[in-house]
Amino acid sequence: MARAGLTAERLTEAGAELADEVGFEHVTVSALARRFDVKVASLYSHLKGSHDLRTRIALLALDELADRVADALAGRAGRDALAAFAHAYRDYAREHPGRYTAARLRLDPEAAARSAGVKHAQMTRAILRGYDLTEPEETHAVRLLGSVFHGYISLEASGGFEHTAVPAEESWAWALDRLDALLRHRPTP
Amino acid sequence: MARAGLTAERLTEAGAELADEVGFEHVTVSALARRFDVKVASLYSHLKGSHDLRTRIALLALDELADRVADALAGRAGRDALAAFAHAYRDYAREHPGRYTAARLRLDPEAAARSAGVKHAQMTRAILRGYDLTEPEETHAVRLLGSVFHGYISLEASGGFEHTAVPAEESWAWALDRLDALLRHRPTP
DNA sequence: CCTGTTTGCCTAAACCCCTTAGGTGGATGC
DNA sequence: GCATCCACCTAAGGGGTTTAGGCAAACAGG
Repeated sequence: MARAGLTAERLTEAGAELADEVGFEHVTVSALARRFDVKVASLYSHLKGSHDLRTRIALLALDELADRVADALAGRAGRDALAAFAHAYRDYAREHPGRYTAARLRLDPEAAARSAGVKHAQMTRAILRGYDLTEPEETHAVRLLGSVFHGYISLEASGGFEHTAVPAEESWAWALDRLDALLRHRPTP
Repeated sequence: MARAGLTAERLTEAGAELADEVGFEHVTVSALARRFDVKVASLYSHLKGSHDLRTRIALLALDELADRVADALAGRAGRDALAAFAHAYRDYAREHPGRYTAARLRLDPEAAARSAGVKHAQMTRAILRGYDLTEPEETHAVRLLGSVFHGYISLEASGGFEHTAVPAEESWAWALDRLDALLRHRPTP
């Protein structure tokens, strides 16, 4: 009986690929076992179960996304940084829809603690440093940027922009432009 | 053998309640049958299956949400209309998290056609009439508003705002204020 | 009233996914 | 070369989904 050489890491990676192919919600311990030509029970020596698998995929996706964003941000500031951040996010979501969905999984506190979530928040704040905001405005802005990016990607992915002729690309560029302006100018009283 | 008086409508309504209680992803034909004290197979005379059930709940949620927004919008314009729209959306999501998730389900084209989705888009455009934008800017703005609202609600629901002391309420008000300003002022060249 | 039809709910059965308990044999270490 | 370990296996129980076919309550026409 040849050994398949399973490890938690290989299973997680394969699970992430599976997610991109069939959708995160269809990632299943059984499907993963089939992919390795192994019996389902065999995976339980490496994973605690399906919840564990999903969590691991989410952590992988958060890490990958954080790396990409960090690369994109290197050496940029202000509007350039904003655009680089936004594009890194959107590109990742388009290339890896399953992983992106996984990254949005609600994690239990321990998983959240060892996730790259904190790094994401820090990077968003780093962008805003170019716009000199003071608290609590900086937090408001972090939340607004997160909402726009996630909301746009999510609506685009669920087909919400398909019934209008205007290319999604153009609306994205327009939104970034207006967000930059919004952050640059002090509120008008 | 007493009859339970099942209909597709009652099942859909009960499914929506179930979604709010246990989360849309845990709505199951079996759980619904238990709720009516009836065998699972009995539901198949009223529903085509679990996919059909989920779709019906999504359509119900879209209808309810459209009604609420229409009420909120009545007699308002400009910034008032924007705020009313935003609050109607967010309140619905907080009162009915399961239904709100259902409303975001990707519908097949036929279901989408008979959904209230079109009405939602029309109402968003109605708000923007107070800001006199021309195409394609109006479409860009529709998409931006949709992204912010959906993104904010979604991040808030998944706990993304819980690790900072600033109340989510305040950031929401701030975002609406800045969006209003963004829409009122012509882009600076 | 009562008989024939409709229809609402049931049993039975097949199939897929998740999870745990306990076994076996190939790889590894002394 | 023997003991140990661990990677993968079989077995079994518990859900959820879906279809096929049956029975009896509700209903309609004569």
